[in-house]
Amino acid sequence: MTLSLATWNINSVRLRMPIVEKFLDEKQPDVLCLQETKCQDDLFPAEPFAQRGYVHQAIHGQKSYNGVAILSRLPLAEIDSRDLCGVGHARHISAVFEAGGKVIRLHNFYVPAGGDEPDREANPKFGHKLDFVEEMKLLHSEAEAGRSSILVGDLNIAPLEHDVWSHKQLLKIVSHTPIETEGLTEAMRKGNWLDLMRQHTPEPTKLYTWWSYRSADWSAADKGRRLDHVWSSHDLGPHLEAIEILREARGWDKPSDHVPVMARFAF
DNA sequence: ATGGTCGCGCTGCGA
Repeated sequence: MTLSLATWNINSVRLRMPIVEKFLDEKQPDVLCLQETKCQDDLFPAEPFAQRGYVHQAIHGQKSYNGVAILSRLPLAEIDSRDLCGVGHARHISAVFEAGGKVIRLHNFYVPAGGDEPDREANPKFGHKLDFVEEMKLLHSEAEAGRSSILVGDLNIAPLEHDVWSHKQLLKIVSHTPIETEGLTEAMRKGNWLDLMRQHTPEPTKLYTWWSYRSADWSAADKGRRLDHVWSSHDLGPHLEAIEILREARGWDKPSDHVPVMARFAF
């Protein structure tokens, strides 16, 4: 049996429904995790997902900003959202499902972008980002006995040299500063998480999941960053069959600035 | 080259 799972920062789920439907019809993931849904739960477009078989829905939204959701063809249990940093932002949701004889805890995160200035004194949004990552260090992939874990989402940090178009030019740019990349690496190490995208495609191959809107020709310039991630507990590593970054989605009509990342497991 | 483009929801804020 197989499991396919996708993560996508959608930058407004309501505006993006035409391309979300196109993606689901073409790729048919079992589970889809969305970030930046930017809508309250009572305005979430639940029906088009349900019509495609995604009848199990865990949504945690807020007006205008943030918002995360898990849309699933597999039953979801123990749905839970955490308020990291205690500021009331909708940036996390988790649920438990079964696949391949395993019970899997799935975490879906939207880490704060952190503003422009990489200085926590001058820029409180950067401090919030660092504090958020600090809390993520407490999340262990083996936190629940007998259960596997998957952590996905827009983590807004490109941790490795080849996760950005120019390591040197981005060292002082928020998303690739040493304090952020070391923080994310430490969260991965402390929680004993596997970076499945890099297990499948090691460095020095460049991997990007985001290209700025502020670029005339995003594809030719190709100044991307790997901000979206798929992590798992170590027991799932041998079951990973493929990772696919759907680069073409950046060129679809009215695109998000992020593209879907898919992971396929075989059991 | 230090700009540029989005989305929300109606004014600037966040990305």
